[in-house]
Amino acid sequence: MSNKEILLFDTKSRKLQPLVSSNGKNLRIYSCGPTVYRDAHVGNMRTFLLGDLITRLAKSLDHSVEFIQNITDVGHMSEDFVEDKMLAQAKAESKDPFEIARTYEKRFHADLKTLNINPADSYPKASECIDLMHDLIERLIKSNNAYVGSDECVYFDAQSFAGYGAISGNRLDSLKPGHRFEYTEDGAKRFHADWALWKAAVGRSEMIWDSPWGKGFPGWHIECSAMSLHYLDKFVDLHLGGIDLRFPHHENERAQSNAAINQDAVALWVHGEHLLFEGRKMAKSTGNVVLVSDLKAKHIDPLALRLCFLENRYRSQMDLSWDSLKAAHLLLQRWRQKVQSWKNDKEVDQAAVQRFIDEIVADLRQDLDTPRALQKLRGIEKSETISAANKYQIFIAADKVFGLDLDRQPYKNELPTQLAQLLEQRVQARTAGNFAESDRLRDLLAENKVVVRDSKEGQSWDWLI
RNA sequence: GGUCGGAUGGCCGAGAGGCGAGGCUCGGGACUGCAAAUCCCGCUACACGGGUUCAAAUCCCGUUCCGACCUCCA
Repeated sequence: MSNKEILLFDTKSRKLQPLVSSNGKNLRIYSCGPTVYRDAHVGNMRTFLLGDLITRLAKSLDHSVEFIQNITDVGHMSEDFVEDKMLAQAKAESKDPFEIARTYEKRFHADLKTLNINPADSYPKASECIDLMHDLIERLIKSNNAYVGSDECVYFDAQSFAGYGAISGNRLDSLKPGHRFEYTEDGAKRFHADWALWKAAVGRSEMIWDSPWGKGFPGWHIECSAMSLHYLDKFVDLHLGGIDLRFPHHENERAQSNAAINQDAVALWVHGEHLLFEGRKMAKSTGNVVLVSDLKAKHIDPLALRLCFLENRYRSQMDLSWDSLKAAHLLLQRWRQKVQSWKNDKEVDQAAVQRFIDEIVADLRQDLDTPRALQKLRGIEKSETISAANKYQIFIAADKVFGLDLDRQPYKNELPTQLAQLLEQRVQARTAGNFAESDRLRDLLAENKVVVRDSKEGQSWDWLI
């Protein structure tokens, strides 16, 4: 294995596979993006971090990368479009559905930025790619992979695609109709596992478009096929997404794309595992949804979340908790302090530094083994034989991929004026030797989540988390 | 029912056949007006039953328990 090769676990072959550029120029990467009908929660962020880590690593190894992530701003998430999520949210907020989409899209980008997740090269929107989807559907009808049903919807003929099920391990003959949701067989589909490529508008009046098959809106899976084939020029070296998209979304996307170009459209399928919060899957119905903004409100550095993610392998389920976030926050603060203290030392041994960096990068190239790489960093931090200057160089180099802003002063939310005044009063009380008063103020500040420390240099404070 | 993962000290969590990762909490000490922070010391675990091996948390077989997914979903 060359020292620029990145190995990733491919869901379809169930093996580690090298990430290679099929056109010899750049790595073409596609990631399923958010549906912008609500704020993305930290579980979504874990999946989006996966794309960031891979692209940062690839770029640090001098690969050229083209990274596309879609924005789903068209409501087609449900078979039953009465419950469509985009339209339901628009109704709930009494707004135009596209206004909802733009609002949450903006917040999605803001959250990425907060977590140092570098932006993709482009974010095509489903609503702006309707023509691409039409072209693709027409092509699939011509090749006999799709048909117009008696209800004017266009369906993909699942049985027409021989390799169906290769990603998820599902087989068409074992897929039972109506497994989970009430499903009424109305006879419009020829086979229960066929899925809609284009849905007729019927009673819907918003978010619909003209099409060769009448007014309607795209099916759930077609946008990713259309966009990835178009924007990445008919081949994807790496396709990313959350584990739950493995089936049916990626299975169906694969059938559509491969049928359309009559060959494999994706080399590697890589899936990020789910994030649990305090033992349970993060979901609105469970009531344990955590947003990036919730971290800031608790005075936790949002990058502590990033560090928590890095401490776990991307394809293991991980259980996040306020305790683990707090621990990561404190580690981050400690590292930033140490990095600042190492900065002034100038005794760099470039060869030694490079050896450590190579070891860390080797861990990352091995299916993004971030926990192992972080363990190396902890070892380097504690080492008594590595000079401060070398430690500084190693941490800064590692941070290019980790993205933890290690060369920065510790994170701190701003202090409200009222609390700043209490701090000032405490300094005066202490100067006057009035320890009863200074202790009272310390308790008062603690009630307001501010912890006070005294040292030879004087009083300092931090948010209690 | 099917598929895929897990089970490691008070808690979280990494483990690549052979030196008990690391973090958090807790206890002791130094420091401090008292604290906090920091530093030092302490707390010796791998679900169960077999097997392979000189040597098993790690490999093999079986058992129990837990989780996720199985046509909304990152």
